[in-house]
Amino acid sequence: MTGTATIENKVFQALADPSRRAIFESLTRGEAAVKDLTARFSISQPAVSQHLAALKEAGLVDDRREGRCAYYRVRPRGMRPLIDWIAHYRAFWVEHIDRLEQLLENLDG
Amino acid sequence: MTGTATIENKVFQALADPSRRAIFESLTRGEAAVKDLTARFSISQPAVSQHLAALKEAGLVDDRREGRCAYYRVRPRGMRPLIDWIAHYRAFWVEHIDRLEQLLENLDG
DNA sequence: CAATCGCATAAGTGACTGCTTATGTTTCCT
DNA sequence: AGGAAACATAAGCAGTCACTTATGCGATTG
Repeated sequence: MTGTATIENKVFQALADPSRRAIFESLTRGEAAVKDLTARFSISQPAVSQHLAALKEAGLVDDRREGRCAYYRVRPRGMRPLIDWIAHYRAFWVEHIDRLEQLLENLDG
Repeated sequence: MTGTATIENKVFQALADPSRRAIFESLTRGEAAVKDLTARFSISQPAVSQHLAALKEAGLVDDRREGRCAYYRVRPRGMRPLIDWIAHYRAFWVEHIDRLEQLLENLDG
């Protein structure tokens, strides 16, 4: 029951690792090259690349090649599966679901 | 960099497993005993108990003993670390952060 | 009291994960 | 062209994870 590969599952699985969340958080402060991220964290460059690959496959991140540098940036739409999952359990915050839905409607960008 | 045991980390890690999310989703439809959950899913009773223990340690679930039955229910406040984490990256939805914060304020229950 | 039920914990196992050190490829610099 | 820089991929390894079966304990039933 563990091998399901939905996009939702990939998002949750990608964000489950603290290093990956730290990298993602770092990217929210602006686009960055792999080299920069490698310098910020105390893990090897291949480890960073692997984390970025996982984030990308989850749709949370996009990359852009420029010369010999690979720049990664957050992909806001990639958060939708996570937010949709939260919003799905409206039974627990029904009074506020209208505001939440407005938020979700305008989140695309 | 993997051993951090923050509550945020536990929440993400707890929700990373599809079986655990399925159990959690099942609990959103109402309180249930371990026996009921074991009947709904095709995994053993110990597996269900272990998943519930993980959800409980993450604060996502509460339990209640009544006789020889253990009833589990969703703990809405447990979602806060997840929602707070999302809200933390306001740079990507700054225009709507006010509504989001109102939502978070009233979420406790 | 004896047997069963409901649940948690223990112990073991196969699969997966996150990390490392190579290694290869493309791009830039001199 | 030669060498270094930036990145991705490969291969290997230790730790973790989710699951199983086995067992123990308290509560219920007969």
